Amino acid sequence: MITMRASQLYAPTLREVPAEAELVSHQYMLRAGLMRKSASGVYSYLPLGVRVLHKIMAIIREELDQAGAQEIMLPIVQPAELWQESGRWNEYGPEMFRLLDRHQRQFCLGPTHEEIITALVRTDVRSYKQLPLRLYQIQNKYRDEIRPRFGVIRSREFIMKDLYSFDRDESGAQASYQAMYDAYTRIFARCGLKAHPVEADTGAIGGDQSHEFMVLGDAGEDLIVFCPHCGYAANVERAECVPYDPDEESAALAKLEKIATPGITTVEELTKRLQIEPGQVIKTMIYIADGKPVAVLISGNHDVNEIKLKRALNCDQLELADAQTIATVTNAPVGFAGPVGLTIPIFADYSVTTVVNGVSGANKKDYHLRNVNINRDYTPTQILDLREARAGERCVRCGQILEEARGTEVGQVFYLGTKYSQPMKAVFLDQEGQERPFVMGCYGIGVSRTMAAIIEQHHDEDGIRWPVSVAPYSVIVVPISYKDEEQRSVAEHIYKTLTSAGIDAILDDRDERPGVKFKDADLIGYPLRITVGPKHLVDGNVELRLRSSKEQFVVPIAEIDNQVSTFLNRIGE
RNA sequence: CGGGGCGUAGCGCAGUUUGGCUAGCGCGCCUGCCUUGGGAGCAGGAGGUCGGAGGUUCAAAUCCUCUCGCCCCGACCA
Repeated sequence: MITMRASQLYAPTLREVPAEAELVSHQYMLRAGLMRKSASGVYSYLPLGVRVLHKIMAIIREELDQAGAQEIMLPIVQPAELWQESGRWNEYGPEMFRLLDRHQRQFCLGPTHEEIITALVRTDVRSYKQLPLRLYQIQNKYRDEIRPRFGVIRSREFIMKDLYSFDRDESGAQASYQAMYDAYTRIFARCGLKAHPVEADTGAIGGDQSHEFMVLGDAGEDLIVFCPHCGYAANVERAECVPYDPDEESAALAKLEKIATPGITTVEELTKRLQIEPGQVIKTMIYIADGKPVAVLISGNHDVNEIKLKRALNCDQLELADAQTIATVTNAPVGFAGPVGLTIPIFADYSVTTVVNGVSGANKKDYHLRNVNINRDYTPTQILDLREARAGERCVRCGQILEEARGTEVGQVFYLGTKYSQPMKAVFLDQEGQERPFVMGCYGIGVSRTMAAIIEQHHDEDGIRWPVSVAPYSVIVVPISYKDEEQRSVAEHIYKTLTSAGIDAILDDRDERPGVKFKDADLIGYPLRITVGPKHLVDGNVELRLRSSKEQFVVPIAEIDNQVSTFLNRIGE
């Protein structure tokens, strides 16, 4: 039987908050002795942290195995050739950790594993009869983040579960996608997390369809919009915006006039000076798309969503134009661009279509134009959805008003299609003997990040309040004084009874004052605490305390294992 | 990469402006006594290349130059 005593446990708790940690989860992970930092964005896990990780991973394995998946292990050190084949060796940029071996051959530390697994499967899977195939791995991944932060939530080395599905056709791949979506819902629920699926952009992974599982909270790095009416939810990177309704009571078009606005280059200054609403301003941004300048129009109260823009322009490289280019294209310094008279392609967001008698730059230093009107004074090349969605917009599905929230992404599912199988020539023979590329999907869960997210959702001022399912130990037995012979023997008895009943228990056998033991137990966050002390021992009882609610119950020693099981079941639901 | 801040004992910090004796405080750690229902008390003790390198000076944690690391905000990103 495995036993654990607090006197032997390597769990150095800290009384004070380390200066480096801002987020509660980060602070508690350090204070409770779950982990220590080794470098910026790189952490060592201590025994308690490892136990939590193992529990999370066990839940993941159970659910994925249940969903017909099989676990494999893939290399972390990956050869450059595979990444060159998929085209991502260049696409990935400085975020990829790259290294050379002694023969000057190029490798990287895998930021993800699509290439390696596609290469693996293409050599061994030749027939539709071997499909569908769902393979996963739980391993360290590496991304050289510009700025690691929030402890393990944005780190450079992190533990991730990745699953890849290979299907013979689209409907098979959709079934895999749905199976994973459902498995994720169960996994996060079992971890005690409220995770909301939202529609997402596919980013560097690529593909056609994606959902992110978001844990809501102010600490979240992502912004999502959702519709309380119909349930639509999406990352703002992805969220669609509806065209504007034509304004019924639109004012008569006034005469275009040039106005002097010396030194005024921002929407904010402009609205202040002219006493107008930001919505009246036609903001004109010059971008460089694959080397060519384009103008983007959007109303002054919105921001451009560059992901949408990139998609609309169908370009690889997109960046805001430099001052020199802007001067060349608009004949004016930065801050005075406007659509009137521009000769480069103009892409307008829906939001400018209803701006009547608007204000824009005059393409001349220190001048703006008043009473600018679409189709009279300028004609966009294309009018489409280019803005970042925000609270207050109308839902694309049902037209109700959207709300917004912040969230941390703990998992994401992607429908990849043939994005990797095609260029990497990963093919099988179908029933007709035709060679076809696998239709793929990939599905990630940030395991280490999930641990932090659980703490974000389950803590109080005293420490962590682990859900039973992922707690490092379910129960801690705390004798008030371990030196006291009676207390010690009762505590030992209870501890042995629990462990032999298969309950995860730890005994605090340290020669510490009770306060110290209580504080540590609260900080580490064991769901149940059994206190063995003189107060109740005289009546043959001990005290049982729930960490999350702080409720206490006096329980006869003889019933302890039943009581513990009952309480664990109750709070474990 | 831009802006801001920090690096002095395991953790939290003072000392740096205005150079000066053996570099301090709280917590933690070790020994002993005492104590035991929410981070006790007393006594004794260990622990420091003051991030690193170079320079100025009779003298550097303190001034100068370079450098490394860390944190926060922004840009970027699963």
